[in-house]
Amino acid sequence: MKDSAFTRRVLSIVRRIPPGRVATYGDVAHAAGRTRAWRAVGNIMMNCSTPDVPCHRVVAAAGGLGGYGGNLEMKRGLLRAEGVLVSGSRIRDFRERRWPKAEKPAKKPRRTPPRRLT
DNA sequence: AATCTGACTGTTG
DNA sequence: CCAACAGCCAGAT
Repeated sequence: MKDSAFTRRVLSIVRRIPPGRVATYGDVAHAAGRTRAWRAVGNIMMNCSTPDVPCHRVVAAAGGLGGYGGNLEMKRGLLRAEGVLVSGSRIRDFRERRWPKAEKPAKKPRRTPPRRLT
């Protein structure tokens, strides 16, 4: 299976993630050139046909591990072995471990319309 | 070419 | 803190 430009880019970025550090799908997508392609990033990771790519270092920005083809425990173990504190299905120091760095808060218009309640 | 899915994200309640 | 809804992109079928 050939990888498209985007896929290739994502894989390259994930491979550049230093050990002991984790990157979110959003960060990877952003680095790949597409700020809103985190969905596609996860999709590519799902392939995981590249042993050179530490997919286990890619986690969800929500603080969860995300997924690993069904072997979440393996991913958890790998992250833990790298020094990442994982509590259950949540990373404790995920925020400090984030790579490349923290983001800056920015105001943005709310997407979902205020659905009135009663 | 069209449709669906997916390891997601962010906000609202 | 947890649950639900809406939105987004790319790949796969």
